Formats: sequence, C-alpha cells, structure tokens
Amino acid sequence: MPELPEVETMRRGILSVTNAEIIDVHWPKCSLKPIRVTPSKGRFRRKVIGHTIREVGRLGKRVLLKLENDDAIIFEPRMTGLVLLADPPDAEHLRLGLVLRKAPVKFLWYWDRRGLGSVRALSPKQVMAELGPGKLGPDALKISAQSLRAKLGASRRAIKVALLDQRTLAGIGNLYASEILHVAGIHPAQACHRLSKPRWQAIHAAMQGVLHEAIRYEGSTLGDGTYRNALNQAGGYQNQHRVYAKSEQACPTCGKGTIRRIVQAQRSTFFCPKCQKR
DNA sequence: ATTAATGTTCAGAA
DNA sequence: TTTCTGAACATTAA
Repeated sequence: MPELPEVETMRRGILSVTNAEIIDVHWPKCSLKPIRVTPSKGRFRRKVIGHTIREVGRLGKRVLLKLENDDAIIFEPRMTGLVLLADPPDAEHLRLGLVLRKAPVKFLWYWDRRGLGSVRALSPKQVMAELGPGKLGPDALKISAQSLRAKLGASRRAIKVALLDQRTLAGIGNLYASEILHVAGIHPAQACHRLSKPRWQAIHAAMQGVLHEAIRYEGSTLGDGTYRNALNQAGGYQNQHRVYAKSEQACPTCGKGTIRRIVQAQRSTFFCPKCQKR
C-alpha cells in the first residue's frame, strides 16, 4: 500500500540519518521466506559498511540512501514494507537493520510483513539502470502537466489504469489514482486519448493537490493498520478519503451521487458516477 | 477447511 | 509496440 505520500513520509521520518556512518548490518533471523536482497547478504554487508549516508531521497515509491561513494541503498516497500527509526511493529517480520554512528538513533530498520519488498545496494551505473527512464518514469510530484499529457495522451488505456504505470509516472498507486480522478471530476474508465487538454491540466492539478495533502496528513493507514511512519505511528489521510473503499456511500463532493466500485485491470476502482464524467 | 481478497511489480503472452 | 494476464508473497475475512 505505500504509495508516494507514504514513502515520502518515510523519507522525511528518517532524514536525521543524513551524515551517519553505517558501521554494521544486521540480518534478523526470520523463519519466513526471505525478501529480495541485492547483492547477496554477505556482499551487501561489505558494500555498505564503513560508508556514510550523504542524502536521503525518494523516487516514486522507493526510498534511496545515497552514500558518499555514490553507491545507493534502495528500499522498495511494495505492499507492506516499512523503513523505521523506532521499534518495529513486531520482531518476526524484521528483515534488515543498519547500525549507525553519528546519528540520533543506533538503528535504521527495514520491516516487511508480506515480504514482497526488496533492499538493494547498487553502484551509480546500476542505479541508472534500475531507476532511469525506461524503467521508472518521472516522479508524480515533479512532472509538468504538458509532460504528463505528452506521455499518456495517445494511450488507448483507461486513465485510471494508465496512472498506475510506473514506467510513465512514478508514485501513484491504486488508492491515490481513485482519489485524484475524483478530485479532477473524471471518469476512471475514460480512455486517455479521448481526454482534452484542459482535462489533463485538471488531472495534473488534482494529482499535485491530493499528493501534497496526503503528505501533510502523513499518508493513509488502512484498515489492516500496516502502514506506519518512521516512528511507528499511523497516518491520518484515511479520514480524508473521498471515494476509496466507500462503496454505496453518498459522494462527499456533490452530495447527490453514490460511490461505486468497479474492477479495472483486476484492481478495485472507486468513483462517483454523478460528478465524474467521461 | 477452503476460498477470495488485498496492492505492487514483473515475466511472459496476446 | 502496446496492452493484458497470472504469479509471487502473508494475512485476514468470509
């Protein structure tokens, strides 16, 4: 579930590890199927120990620790991964601990219940190959309205499905795609190539608005309570959702429509048929 | 006790 | 080339 606002909240929550030195790496024993680690655990250790974190960054749904030698550690939380400075929700799903010197805390943890996420230590060249254009589009908070339209304007796909494609645009996931299109007043099943220029501008504006608002609330913690910030606290944006997981409820925007759930690309989409038009 | 559902990404097919 | 489908994973709800 972590999408751009949640991952940005994680990033901000661990900013204090900037300039800290990684002096050891812990691999907590875990009876579950191990997460993906690149390179192998032993080589990961040797690659990062003794190096300093120069910058804490983010691209789309990934957290980046840029080291002083230009290598980078990339956390990709996918469904249930968390980057933490505080104690994790439980010990069984702890996957990695970076031991730090010259930081306010001794450990930076990676915790992942379902274990679909990954941790990688990569050279600048590998980072380019993994996160560069082609693999990952520009960040949803950096792209311009013109560029958004240029990238997606010719696609035959439904706009909601296209927004989820990380190769064109990095950071939007299932929850925020529904919320953004609701604010923009656009039907999620509308084909990209049928959207006018003003409507692309509306999508862009809604995207910036919803994402910044969600960051201000420190992201969405859904019913299962998995998502937490770096201090293991829940986010608050779930209380501001307009349509997500609100089937059969009255539309909070127009007050007339009833929120519907449809399935697109095997994922749930929520929208108001009254105020979201094709 | 099964089965479905959850959301992200990737490999492979259409 | 573009778009679609199923698998991977752990846990919970029906």
